[in-house]
Amino acid sequence: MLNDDAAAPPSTTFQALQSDDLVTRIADQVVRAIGDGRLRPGAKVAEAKLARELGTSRAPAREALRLLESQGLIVSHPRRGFFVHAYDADELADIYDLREALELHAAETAMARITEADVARLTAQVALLHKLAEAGQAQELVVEDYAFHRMLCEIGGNRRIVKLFDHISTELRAGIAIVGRLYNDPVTLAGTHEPLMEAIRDRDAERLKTELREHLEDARIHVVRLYRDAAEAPGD
Amino acid sequence: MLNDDAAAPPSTTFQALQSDDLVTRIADQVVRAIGDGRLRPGAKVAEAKLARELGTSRAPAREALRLLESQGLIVSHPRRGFFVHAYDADELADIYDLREALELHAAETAMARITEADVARLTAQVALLHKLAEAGQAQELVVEDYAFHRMLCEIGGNRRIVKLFDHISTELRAGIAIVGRLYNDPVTLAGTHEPLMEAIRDRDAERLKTELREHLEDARIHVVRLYRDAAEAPGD
DNA sequence: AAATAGCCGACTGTCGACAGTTGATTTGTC
DNA sequence: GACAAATCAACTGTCGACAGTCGGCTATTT
Repeated sequence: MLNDDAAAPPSTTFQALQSDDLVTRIADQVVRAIGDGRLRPGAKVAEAKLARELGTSRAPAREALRLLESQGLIVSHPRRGFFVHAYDADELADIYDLREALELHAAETAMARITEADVARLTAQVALLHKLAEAGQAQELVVEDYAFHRMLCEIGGNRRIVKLFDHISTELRAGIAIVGRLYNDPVTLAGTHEPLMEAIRDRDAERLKTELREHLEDARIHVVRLYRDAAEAPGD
Repeated sequence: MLNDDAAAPPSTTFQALQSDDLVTRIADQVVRAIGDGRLRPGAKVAEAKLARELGTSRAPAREALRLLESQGLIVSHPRRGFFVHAYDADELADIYDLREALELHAAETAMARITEADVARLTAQVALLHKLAEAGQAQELVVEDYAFHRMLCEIGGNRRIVKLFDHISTELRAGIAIVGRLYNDPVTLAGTHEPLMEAIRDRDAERLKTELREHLEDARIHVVRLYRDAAEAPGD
């Protein structure tokens, strides 16, 4: 029963790449367009036009937009259509504040459950951050930075919080993508994780929370300022 | 059964509710069906069947189900369809844990911003809780209980947290609806809000957090236990 | 009778079509 | 020339249809 003919599901080692899910592919396209600035905040995304350009029918296009709406990247007005969510500085600040609440809680729980293996994984991740920072890979650095914080949430053990963290990351990343390059100094960013690791190695929940608070506060201020600047810059 | 009759948009003064949004109405129907047990956890909700029974086409039915999916009440498996999310005790515990993180954070912020008017509103709300408890209106009591906690989040001032609180409430309420009557003793439940109010009147963030933690912990344990019991009871 | 292979109904993913809206453009009036 | 009414193209909400897929049922085999 293993040898099928033509339509054989490849037991390959290859990359499956294109999920065969149309909706996901369309959503990815939109996300990318938002990320690289082809779709600016507030821009209309007409499902009809989107479908036409991608060569699909409106049904999956609409569904993809609804998916992105549930993720916060798109907003819709009934009978009016879909638009790229235009985050303002206040909203980003709110999101960071939420993230702080989540992460501090997860971190506290994590300190009571963390294993040696976990510490090793986190340490390795921070090493990766340094490597990327020195290589000047800002984009990847941001991704792996989120991955580090996600690990911390995972160790906390609350799956719902991890899911929410992913959700928030998506939004923040989208918001940040609009601004462009995030950190002028990647090396500094990577470095800010060291105090966190020290507290983690000591299983010191209070210290970790304090450091984390500061770490996130910095990030928040930085992003919000970048956002405000970006909002003022373009003439339009 | 959903479409009353021909086109006539009733200029009537009656039966408000029915937003003219088809998707919302369908979603409400499903939520109600879940709430009153017609749709049990894990049950399949076929979009085709749903549409047929409600006299609509599949498009809005599908969209309604996706909406509920984004709210967590429904889960979908590709090419397989939609199912009522069957929360297990662990998941409910996770959600409560998340709620605790949110609410404690919001409460702390709130204590630094709260006004006299806010205190008055909260006080009035607790009075309402007592009234409902004594009247034996368990259903309404639960609703207004959430409203109280929501107010607290609102005072905290982070809109994103309020939104998330709403999201979570929906899920918890759905989970609880499955279990049926929640509290054997409504009067006790109402009473548990007094210590919170005392701390709030004193603007004592630390005390409020401590009380809140206990308050939520109680609720969590209670719900999880009810859920476990419910899971064992039915022979199926 | 149990297990397997094939069949069938029902459902999902996707499509194109139609009617009612919306925002923008054009026309008409002062 | 400026403002209001009529017009128009494009889009959204909804619909029914078709093809491929899934799970359950029947029939066949051992």
